Amino acid sequence: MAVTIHDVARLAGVSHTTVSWAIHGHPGITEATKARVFKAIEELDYHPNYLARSLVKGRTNTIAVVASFFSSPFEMEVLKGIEQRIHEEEIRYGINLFSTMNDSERVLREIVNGKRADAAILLSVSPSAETAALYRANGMPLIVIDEEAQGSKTIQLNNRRGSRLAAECLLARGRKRLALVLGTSGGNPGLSQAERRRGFEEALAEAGRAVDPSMIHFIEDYYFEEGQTLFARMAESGPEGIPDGIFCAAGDMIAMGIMLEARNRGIRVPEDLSIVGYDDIPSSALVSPPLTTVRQPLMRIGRRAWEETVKALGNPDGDDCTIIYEPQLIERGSV
Amino acid sequence: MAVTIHDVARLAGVSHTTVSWAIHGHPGITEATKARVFKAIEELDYHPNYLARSLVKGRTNTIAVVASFFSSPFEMEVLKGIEQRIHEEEIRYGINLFSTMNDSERVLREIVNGKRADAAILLSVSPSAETAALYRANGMPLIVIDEEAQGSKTIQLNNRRGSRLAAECLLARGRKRLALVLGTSGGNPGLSQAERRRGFEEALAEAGRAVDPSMIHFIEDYYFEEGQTLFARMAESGPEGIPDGIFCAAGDMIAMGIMLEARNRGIRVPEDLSIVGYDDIPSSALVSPPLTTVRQPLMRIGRRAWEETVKALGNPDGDDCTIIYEPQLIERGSV
DNA sequence: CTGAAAGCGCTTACAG
DNA sequence: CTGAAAGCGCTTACAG
Repeated sequence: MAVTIHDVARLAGVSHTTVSWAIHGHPGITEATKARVFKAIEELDYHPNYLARSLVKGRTNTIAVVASFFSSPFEMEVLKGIEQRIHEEEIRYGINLFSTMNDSERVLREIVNGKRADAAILLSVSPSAETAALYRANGMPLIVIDEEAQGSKTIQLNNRRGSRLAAECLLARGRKRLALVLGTSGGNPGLSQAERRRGFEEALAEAGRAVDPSMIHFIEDYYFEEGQTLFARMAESGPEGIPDGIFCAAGDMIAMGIMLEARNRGIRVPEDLSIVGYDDIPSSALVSPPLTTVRQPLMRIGRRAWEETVKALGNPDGDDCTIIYEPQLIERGSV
Repeated sequence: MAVTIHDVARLAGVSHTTVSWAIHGHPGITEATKARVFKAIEELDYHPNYLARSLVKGRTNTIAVVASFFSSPFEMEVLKGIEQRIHEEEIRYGINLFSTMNDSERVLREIVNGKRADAAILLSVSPSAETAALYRANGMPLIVIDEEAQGSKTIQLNNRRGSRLAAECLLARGRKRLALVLGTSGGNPGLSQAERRRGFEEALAEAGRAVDPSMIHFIEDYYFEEGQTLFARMAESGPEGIPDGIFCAAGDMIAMGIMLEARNRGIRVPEDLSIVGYDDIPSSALVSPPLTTVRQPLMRIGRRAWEETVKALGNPDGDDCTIIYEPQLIERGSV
């Protein structure tokens, strides 16, 4: 059905080897022959089969991007950065999305073992030490964003610092009953959320305050509605349970849900309740009141991830390194 | 380096054929042999090479998702729907992202010709008639969302209707100087934007009003900031140029940019200016004032796209059909 | 019940 | 300057 290299060879009156040489600019093919080959290629609209080519070259020109789920603005922004940067490249690379749900190890091994990509970029997904070693053994670069990974390149966002900034901001406003909202990914909290918790606790401790465990809440899906439900729960646990300051380390989307539900219940932001989010998604500046939040340079991180990938592709034995990006507190009206 | 079927065969003391049979549950392999094979597979941590398997089977278990650029909430929502639905499937399918920038034909042909996927879902990308025919000839299903495509399955969003709803809403508010903001994708407006324009013009015509050509504006990148810049331009073209009603068919993100810039310039929404957006992204309900907009069931469309893909994969000669989803006007405070 | 052989569509040393 | 041959790692009729 599809036209193969043999069809081209037949039409051009050469061997398929010559066709391959011509395509790859191998020196020592007459201009005349080349012309005949290209004419045949044109005529038949021939395109090399990507699978066959990849199989023999051991290279797919594809890069795997792995996340628990591609639903939050976090993944989308980083993805955008990767995509943007890839397009500046000469060689065309494809992006292969893998969502791990709650079985990241299986997916990660499937990618290396099945040779499904030339490299993998993980978003908030942490490979086990064995899996990282497996990638290394197979010469497949692994770039880990926002998680820990022994024996891989890592791009960290200083979550602890971001969280401290948020907590300090709430404390500076004289907030007493502080709540913390954390996200989970595929069941467990993950490094970034753990670090944010730590930063929060440290900031409180330095201010001579302890964290009330009943004021730490968890969400799962990063949906806006979860924030609403969560705040409803807080509010209904009696006046004692209602915080006057919330740091929503689970992100702006959830923070907005919380804010809407608070407004619906007649609780004024920021008079009665200060809210700080995380991520600074585009709409954070637009909600009412505009959301104070911690901004991370996600697009830049996506771009950087690609650059590190290219470096690693060119030099498989390159050193592992950790790149840390600093967050920034964006103060707006919600505190 | 990597372990192949031959390594397994050697260790299990059988031929590689038998290993393959065992893996695929071919009838007529002794339980004992099977056990030996699986033990060897386990021991070596063998995983079939995806490329080799795909090459010989002529099937990649991968689906291409094509868009001009994966940057707007539109693509993200649809993608989310596809991803969600795929995960309910028994067979594991991978998602391969292709951004076409402004050369969609080249990318589309590369996908079929290079056999890079089993099927393709296009988001607001329109294949030429020849390309659609090429897909058909290669037995590769093509599902086109929000664009026209002769000879392919099509999932349409009734853009004309949505636009009418928006225009009628503005007219009902007694707005006189109506502006229309349209998006473009890769240079040209695309079907959806054209349809929105048409719906807008029709609604105005029915109200005995003509559209002022100088009040039709275009944006390109769907970035928030473009909305700001655009409104600044409108405002600076003199009082005559400032509209009292804007239908931002280019989406909520741009509408929000417009709204922010209007606010910055002391123009009150909705008192001085009514704004209607398109898409109903999560934050639209949260901005101040909350944005009136046209909602499209994007996640559902993503899910449906996958369902149609599966159907087409099972029955390559299935009829082409057009599925139309109706939009819904969500009235909020911005009009 | 199991193995030898051909083939998927390509690339690339190796001869001539 | 060009072709015959081997091989990438699999699957699957076909024999035995």
